[in-house]
Amino acid sequence: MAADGTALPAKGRSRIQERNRTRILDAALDVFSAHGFRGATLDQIAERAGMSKPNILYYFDGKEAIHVALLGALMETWIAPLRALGQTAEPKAALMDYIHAKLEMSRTMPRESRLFANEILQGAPRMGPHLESELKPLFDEKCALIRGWVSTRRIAPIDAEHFLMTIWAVTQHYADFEAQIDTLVPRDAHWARARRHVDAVFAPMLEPGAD
Amino acid sequence: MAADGTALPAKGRSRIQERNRTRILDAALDVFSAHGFRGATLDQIAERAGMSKPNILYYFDGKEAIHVALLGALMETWIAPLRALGQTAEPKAALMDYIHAKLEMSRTMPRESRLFANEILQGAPRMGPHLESELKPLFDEKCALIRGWVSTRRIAPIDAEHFLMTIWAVTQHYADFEAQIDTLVPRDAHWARARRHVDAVFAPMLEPGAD
DNA sequence: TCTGTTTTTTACCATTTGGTCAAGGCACGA
DNA sequence: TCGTGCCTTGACCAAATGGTAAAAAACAGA
Repeated sequence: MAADGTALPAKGRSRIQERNRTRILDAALDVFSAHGFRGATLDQIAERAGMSKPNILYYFDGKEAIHVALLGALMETWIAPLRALGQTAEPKAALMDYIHAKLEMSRTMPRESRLFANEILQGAPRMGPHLESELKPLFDEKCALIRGWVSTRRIAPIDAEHFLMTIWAVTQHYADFEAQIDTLVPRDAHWARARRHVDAVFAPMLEPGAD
Repeated sequence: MAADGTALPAKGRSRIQERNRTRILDAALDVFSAHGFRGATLDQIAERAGMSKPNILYYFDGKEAIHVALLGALMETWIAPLRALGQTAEPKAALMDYIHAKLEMSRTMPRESRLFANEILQGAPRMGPHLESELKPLFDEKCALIRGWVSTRRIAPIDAEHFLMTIWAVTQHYADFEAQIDTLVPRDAHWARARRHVDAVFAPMLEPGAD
């Protein structure tokens, strides 16, 4: 067995293997994000993927392997905006770009957001290593970057760590708590309002005036 | 069977009944908040409560009834701060008090926060009615209150609905994503930092200067 | 077409889990 | 002391669920 959660050797995957693995992972994203790990069943995933359960177990070593593979595959996508933070624009614009990118991800990738939210909520039992090895260094690096901007007075004095977490909280909330939002606020122009709102929240925070 | 999720008549509960129901609900809060509804088992709840599984089913009609009873019992506690919003202080102080109360709840009641987060994340299958009948009217009322403050220039112009949701997002994030926070930021003085941070985030937003 | 390999399915299995039942304690008033 | 009614439990059950085995089917190369 290979190390990436597949029952097949990773080398030289055929067209059909690639296609079926993708279909399984997409179906699994549907089911895991909607019901959490324990709440999801292989039968649900199989049905969503249009395959039989044993066939799914032909491509993956088991339920847990699918979940781990999914988290691993999506981790990079998920943290890509943070990785890009500060690569191009000047500080204030860079942070606003990051915030917009995160909000856009909540809009276009709510399943991914909920997948990670479920995992973290329940203590990150299968993602602890990923967090430690991939997110932590990146997080520390960007916090240092932000602290640099603060110390050179390019942005207002903010707590870098908590500021980043606040960005996550606000933007991901739109995906993770969608069920609640749907019952509380009207759907029309929802995302345009959200966008204006986060601008109104974060942009003034960054102005180096109230130092 | 009674309507509140108990297998016993609600009238005239004995001392021991009250005590055991409380013990069961507390154990259930532990387990449901940590694993979600599907992830929790009656055996886990029974062990945590120090009772046998059939005994638990003597007090409640089933797993789902426990969950519903729990949500119902905690709903009022959970929305109490919102209910109190604007009852005493002037607008800006009232909102800051609310924010502080919510942050304090994340610190002292993380289990409750995660219980609700789990439920909402998975589409609020068992809480839809509660949301609609209890939270929605209160939410609308407080939004109107905030809009009034905005229109009379007592606070800065903000989107009332999204502002409240942002408060929830930021404060509850500290409880719901604790596992992630623990791996990313140092634990010492954590809550003091969080408190200073939310002050720095929200207080400037309310100053009616940038109109 | 023949042959070996990959893919898919049918039939099954073992465990977990929500829930039931009938019998056994246990407190308390008569 | 004896019932009587509330409380508790051991034994059990049926369904759901993760997973397996082996054979059938599809496919690729010669």
